[in-house]
Amino acid sequence: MATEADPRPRTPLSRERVLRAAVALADEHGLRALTMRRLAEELGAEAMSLYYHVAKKEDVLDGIVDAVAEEINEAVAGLRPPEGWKPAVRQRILTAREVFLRHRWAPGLFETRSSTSLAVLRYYDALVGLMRDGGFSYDLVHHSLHALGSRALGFSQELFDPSESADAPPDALAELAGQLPNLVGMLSEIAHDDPDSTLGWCDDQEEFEFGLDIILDGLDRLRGRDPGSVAQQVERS
Amino acid sequence: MATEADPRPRTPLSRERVLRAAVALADEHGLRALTMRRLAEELGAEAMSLYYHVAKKEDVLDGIVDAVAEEINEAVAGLRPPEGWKPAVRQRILTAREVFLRHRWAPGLFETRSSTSLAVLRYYDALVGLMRDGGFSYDLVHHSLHALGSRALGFSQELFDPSESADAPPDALAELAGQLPNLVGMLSEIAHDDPDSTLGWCDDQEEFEFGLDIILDGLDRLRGRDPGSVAQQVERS
DNA sequence: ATCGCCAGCCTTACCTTGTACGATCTTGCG
DNA sequence: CGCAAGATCGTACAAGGTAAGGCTGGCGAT
Repeated sequence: MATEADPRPRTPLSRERVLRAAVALADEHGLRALTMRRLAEELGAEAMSLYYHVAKKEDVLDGIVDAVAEEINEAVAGLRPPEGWKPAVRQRILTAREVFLRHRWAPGLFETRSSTSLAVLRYYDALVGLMRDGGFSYDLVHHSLHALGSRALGFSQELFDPSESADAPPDALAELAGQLPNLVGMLSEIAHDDPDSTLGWCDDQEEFEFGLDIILDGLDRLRGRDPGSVAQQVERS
Repeated sequence: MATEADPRPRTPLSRERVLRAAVALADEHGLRALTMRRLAEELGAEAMSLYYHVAKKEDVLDGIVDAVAEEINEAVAGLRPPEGWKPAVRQRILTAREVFLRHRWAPGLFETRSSTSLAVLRYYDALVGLMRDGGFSYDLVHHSLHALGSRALGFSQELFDPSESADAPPDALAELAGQLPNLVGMLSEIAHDDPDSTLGWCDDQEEFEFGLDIILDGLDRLRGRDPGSVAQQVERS
């Protein structure tokens, strides 16, 4: 009886399996769909069974954040870092970014976590090491991490997504032009070259790299200065 | 009977009043506490009464985002902009930031909104105008907005808050040193000067300005030397 | 073999929160 | 005064997190 053809292979649950299923569920149907009941269903179990392996839902969320961070660390581990701190950091960050592109829900979730996962800390640790080797003082590295913000991990939250106005009624757009002359001017001029990206006219990847490079270049200029007066040097540039 | 001393003055509800109460509630008890029932209670009404003035809870959230943006616009309207695009933009952003410091819940909420409020667009419009006057092409302004990200509005989401490890058991910290040599090295060296800020050793304001200035400086360097540029000889700082 | 134990899973049930639906109250106006 | 529109409320349901405790099958000790 134990060896009959069972549609449910009855693989035992485990924290690992739960978290893996949670990531898959979020990937496929969004964070919204990640409920304890749905997750259990996906695993062929009942909701309360999950609580033997995770403490609460927050624990699941912490867990999948950690899982993504681990995925980043794996991706980053296989890199052959180029010469120079800047290309090395850049490569690392863009590699991390690829992982976030596979898990669109992750940026938003990362930002809500209060305690940083160990895997994330390991990622940062390596980044600090890279910059240290590049001649940064600890102080400047510290400032740099703040300056990069979420970009250090490979994403930047976009607050400003004007793609909506693209498909607005044309007369309403004309009405807006009165209130938002500069914005409408900008948008209409930019709108010339949008051959691709049906979602919006902004190439996210390009914009990300643009912002990243500005920061990296700025940091490069500050590198190797005396740590006490870093802030002042920026301001008087 | 209508003129008796009523503990409930029975001020009629209105969208305005609901949103104002919602902001106050979030300010005082956090976004968590902002439930329809609690909000109604705060207004001396029942939950379902709110639905005559707002469509749904999402509408309330959109509304308070808009209210905060309006508050920013008011704060910014009273500014006397200094000479030069950079000081002007800097002042504007730091003024907006003060509003966010009064509404700690706002950054997280702004990031979850899909459609941008009109008030936010007005804020951006003025910012675009400022940069345009400073000699930026529309194209560069566009890139700049992406590069600034949430910093354009006055906040930056901090993913990396190591303040937790400060009050960790000392032996656990020593154990971490093995796994995170660079990070621990950085933290221990930085920890020398933290006279204030009991919450963490990072001066948020200082770090924000540091990152902001790096970006502004970087943009300044790009200003006036891009392909399709039209008129950029306006003024040189 | 039998018995007890307990890890792993499930059933039930409770509480919170958003909100649909319709009743009720209020108010300006004819 | 009466009434229709406007405003508020009461009831109820669904979704979701999770507390408390029950069932079970396999394993070690007797």
